[in-house]
Amino acid sequence: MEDIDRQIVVLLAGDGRMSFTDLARETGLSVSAVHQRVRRLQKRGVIKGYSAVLDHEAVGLPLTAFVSIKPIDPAAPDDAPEKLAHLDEIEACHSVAGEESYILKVRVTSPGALEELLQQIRAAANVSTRTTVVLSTPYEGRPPRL
Amino acid sequence: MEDIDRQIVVLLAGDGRMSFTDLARETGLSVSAVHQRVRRLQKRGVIKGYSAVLDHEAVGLPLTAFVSIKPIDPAAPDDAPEKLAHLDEIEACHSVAGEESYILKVRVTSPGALEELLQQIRAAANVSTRTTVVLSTPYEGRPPRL
DNA sequence: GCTGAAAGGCCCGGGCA
DNA sequence: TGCCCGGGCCTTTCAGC
Repeated sequence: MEDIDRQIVVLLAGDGRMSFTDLARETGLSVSAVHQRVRRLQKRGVIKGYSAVLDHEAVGLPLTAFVSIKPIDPAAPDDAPEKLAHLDEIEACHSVAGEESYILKVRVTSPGALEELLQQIRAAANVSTRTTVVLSTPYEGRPPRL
Repeated sequence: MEDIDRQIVVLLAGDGRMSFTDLARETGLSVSAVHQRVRRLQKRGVIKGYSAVLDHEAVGLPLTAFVSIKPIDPAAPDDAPEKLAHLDEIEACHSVAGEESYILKVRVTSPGALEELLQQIRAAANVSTRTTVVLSTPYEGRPPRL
């Protein structure tokens, strides 16, 4: 991937609804050339999709937390991601190096809902949990530099 | 915010480029009614923006890590987010409860780049760091349920 | 707040350099 | 590849209810 593709990717990471016309102006290419490149980037999977960026407080999910999980039985097969996928409060699941096996990012309506969610996580995946509550988020989802 | 707004928000969180025509079909409203609602949701800040979802491996940032930071001098004013904002490798910064003060999510090209970034973080914000490397990401950025 | 229509702009093919 | 062009769809606005 070379320079103009990088530029397109960064622009769309910053504004996912930027029009092809604006993209063309920014890159110095014609509209159809940009169009072609974006299609290729999507087809190759470099751009996996588009998403609205939400204000989680405004949509009623003001409490964010990171939940690190560790299997109770280290010998059991590790399919925690599948077993937890049905819980919509889990926004992301990362397999990590270190003492714990996964870090989950969760969003809930209230401390009570967090408590309930943690119980569901422990029961569904047979894990212990360690939770870090987010107090505020100075920034999030910044576009990369490339 | 009521039911149809919620529905629109979830749909756009799942596909940020969904057309107003499709949105209208899904919600059962007319195109202009949907358009009006989306504009209002944006104006109110419920929808903060739109973003392309990238394959970070494909764009050349295959290494993700969580970096927890703690001030060296607990008495010093805590302006770590501002002092770190210039580092583009930092995708997100969360202030958290617990032993550490912030959790950063970073994306870099290589272990070497991570090492260098950690030095920059420690130097820029006068903090100690604890790093958890991400091995794989089963899922990320899932839309909420609402 | 919703509807419907109308104008303008944008998307997105095909064809050619 | 990148550019030009044309048809069709989408966006956006504006009365009218």
